[in-house]
Amino acid sequence: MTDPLDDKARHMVKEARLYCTEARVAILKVLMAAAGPLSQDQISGQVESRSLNKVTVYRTLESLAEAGLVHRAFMEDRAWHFELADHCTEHQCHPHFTCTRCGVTQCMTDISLPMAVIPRKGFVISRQQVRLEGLCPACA
Amino acid sequence: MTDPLDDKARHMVKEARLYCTEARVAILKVLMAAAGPLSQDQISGQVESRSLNKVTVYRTLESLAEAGLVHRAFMEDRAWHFELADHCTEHQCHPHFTCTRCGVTQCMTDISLPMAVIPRKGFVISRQQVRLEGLCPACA
DNA sequence: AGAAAATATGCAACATAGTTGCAAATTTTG
DNA sequence: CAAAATTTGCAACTATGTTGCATATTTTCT
Repeated sequence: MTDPLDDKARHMVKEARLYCTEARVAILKVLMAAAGPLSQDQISGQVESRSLNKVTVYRTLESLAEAGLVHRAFMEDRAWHFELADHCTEHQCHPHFTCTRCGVTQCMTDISLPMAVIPRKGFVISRQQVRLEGLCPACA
Repeated sequence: MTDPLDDKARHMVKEARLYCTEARVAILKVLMAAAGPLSQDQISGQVESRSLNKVTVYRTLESLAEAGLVHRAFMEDRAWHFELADHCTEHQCHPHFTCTRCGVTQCMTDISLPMAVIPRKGFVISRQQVRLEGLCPACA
């Protein structure tokens, strides 16, 4: 029971002043171990303990997103994909790369683009999201 | 019947070597007149002539997208939004700006970001999509 | 610790966006 | 104009979420 991932997840939940429930901890652990954004379905499938009701998963993700621990990443798919808000600056999350052949999406935490500038009066940009498409090394 | 929009739409369909059907022409006309990406529902609502079945709208949009006349811009509110593929370079479409207060999304045809460069071997980027969030002049 | 208050969970039923198979209608080709 | 190719509409279906509400869990208070 001294799983470091577990401890970290619990700590994050406490910090955010949320009830420290099994669902929140379990879902954060899954997201911490993930290589890219995951859908509700994928998350459910990877939760270790007992299985969580899908409604619970959705509501948990929502609360974690509201608390700023998790982000909804934008995807081509019809399903929402979530990821830790780690590595995000206030204004920009890392870009996501989707391989058009194998369909896998990865987080590009090692690149960041300059923030766009809108040459028109009055716009306030608070966030910028970038999606890249192409071929990954395995498919190229 | 010498509606210039109509003529242009017909021309585009012919150029793409698609059957010149009422649905394709009508939908292209709606998209040509649109200020931003539209959902299937919005498109249906704006088609003049008789109303089109939603399946037809989806299938028409799909064929237009396949022919490269139209793009799926992004998902919002769980629905795909489509727009003309106008003003897109081969590698990058214009960014989209969504106001987090009024919810309106606009096309930023006057900005373009430099293409991202992935500092890892083997990735081939073919397309880059940018989404901006913030406040529009009316809401700021 | 134990009770009360606050919050989260699960179930069943519902909502929405999009898809599929197939017969009928439209468009193009010869 | 007839035949071939393609599109359309209908009904039924799938996938992805959402809502209301009773029950269970977590936190707070004493």
